[in-house]
Amino acid sequence: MAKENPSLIRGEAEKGTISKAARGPGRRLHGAIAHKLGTAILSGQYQPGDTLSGEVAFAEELEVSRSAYREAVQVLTAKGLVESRPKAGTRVLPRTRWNLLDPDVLAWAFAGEPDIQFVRDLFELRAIVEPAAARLAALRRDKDDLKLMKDALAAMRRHTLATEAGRAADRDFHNAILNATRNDALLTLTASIGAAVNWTTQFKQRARALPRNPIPDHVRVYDAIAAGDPVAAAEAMGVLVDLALEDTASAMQR
Amino acid sequence: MAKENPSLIRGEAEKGTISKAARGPGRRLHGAIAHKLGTAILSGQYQPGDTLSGEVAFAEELEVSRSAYREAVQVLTAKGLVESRPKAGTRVLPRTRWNLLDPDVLAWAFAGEPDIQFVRDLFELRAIVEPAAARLAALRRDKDDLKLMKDALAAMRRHTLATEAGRAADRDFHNAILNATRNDALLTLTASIGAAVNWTTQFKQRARALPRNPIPDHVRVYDAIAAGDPVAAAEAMGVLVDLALEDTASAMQR
DNA sequence: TCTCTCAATTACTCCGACATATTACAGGAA
DNA sequence: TTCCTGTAATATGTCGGAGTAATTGAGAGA
Repeated sequence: MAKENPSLIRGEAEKGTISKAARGPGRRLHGAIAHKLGTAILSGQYQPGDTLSGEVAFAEELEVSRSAYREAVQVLTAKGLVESRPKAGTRVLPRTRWNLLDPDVLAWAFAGEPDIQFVRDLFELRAIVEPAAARLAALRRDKDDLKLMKDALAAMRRHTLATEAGRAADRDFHNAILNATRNDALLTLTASIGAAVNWTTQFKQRARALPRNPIPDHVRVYDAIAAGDPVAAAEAMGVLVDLALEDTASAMQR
Repeated sequence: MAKENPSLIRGEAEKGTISKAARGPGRRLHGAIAHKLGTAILSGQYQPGDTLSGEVAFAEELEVSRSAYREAVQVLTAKGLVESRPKAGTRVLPRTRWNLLDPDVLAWAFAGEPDIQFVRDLFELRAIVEPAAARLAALRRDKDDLKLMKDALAAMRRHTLATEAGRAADRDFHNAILNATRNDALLTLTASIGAAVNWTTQFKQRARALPRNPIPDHVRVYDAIAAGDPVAAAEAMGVLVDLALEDTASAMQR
């Protein structure tokens, strides 16, 4: 019967196509297609087990060549979202196969209204990893690491978290801690999570002005790391993450 | 007919090509290319900042079409290994941009002789995450979860870790714990790490027969989770990971 | 010395054809 | 009927070429 997906075709007239003007300059076409399909899958528009229309049909629907469509599908395949087999078509894989920690997948997940349960999962993971990272940083940091943290902290004070510069300083602070752990795996993991968590900043600010001054909490973390006290560093970071979760959760519930 | 590769690479002449017989059935050609390039990058054969030869040149070198080569590059791009820009070519990105926790990237990293430091990083991350997972599992498990763990444990007893069935049971046991945490992010993360860690099993067995009976340690974890004791569960799992690290480290040092 | 323009190089996109693998169905044997 | 086997249909996979767009680097001009 319906050989075409209604939500893609019928909704708005031109919504299904990818206008060449819509994608910013520098963004490749297949990247835009992958983004479109990725967000569609992450938002549940296509559900696990669903099989996409054939390559030719879908490429015509989007008004792009088969090559561009295929390259986009390869990206999704690389991230574990779909699987393509001859004669069977390309199907959406079960959620357990998705690389949920891939930066792009996270970005797609937060492109629309993110699943609250998933946000809670991410914060839970962050609450596990970041205190441990602070603990390792307290043991392994050198003077350069401390200087980077101190500078970031000062920048956070100057600008507040309400400004982009302030949020950048916040990211710098956390990145400095991660660098001090000397652990690449930890670095890539928390970089992804941190970026995703920063997407939720928009929800916080949408809800209300930031209620609390985050500087003292950050200073406590810095002091513990500078003192080389792993237990205190982990604890202080735990407080930081818990408060962030609290803020975000209350902001999303409205 | 077509000019043979004149002087591009020292070493074997045909080494650069991907023989159609070499790749197993069911494996696509672009997948094989991605694997080849991925392992080459992970092994340091191409280093960050290096720029690959142009599409046409490289595709001819490998004796594949540009389509297949391009789709392979899209996969690598999706995993953050390379970046392609017109006129500039495709360059290998700095290591900090790589998605080191991607299952494929991990597999490529362990295809050759893995970097010892990276293995230590992974075990460190595992030592952080798995005890926390056990703690959550102790709080949230239900009867079905416990049954799965018990069955896996029994299977581990029947077959030993020397057999493939035994190792599968080991994975089932850990997966059952992860499922009990009800946290998808945690699940995908530790699934990746666990798989990578299992690659190191070959190193252990290459070194010597398994010296220690791992069953009692697993039983302790199970008992704590079954009793709903989060602290004991985390501690028992910590012991398990530490011992695994010890074994692997001593095996890799030879 | 600096800025601006232009051209060359490279990836990007499109097209049309053929090859291959896998599924599904039909037919035959137990 | 039930199960197995062979065959055909179909969608993905692979191929080669042509044309477009964009970035960079060099050269001209101020």
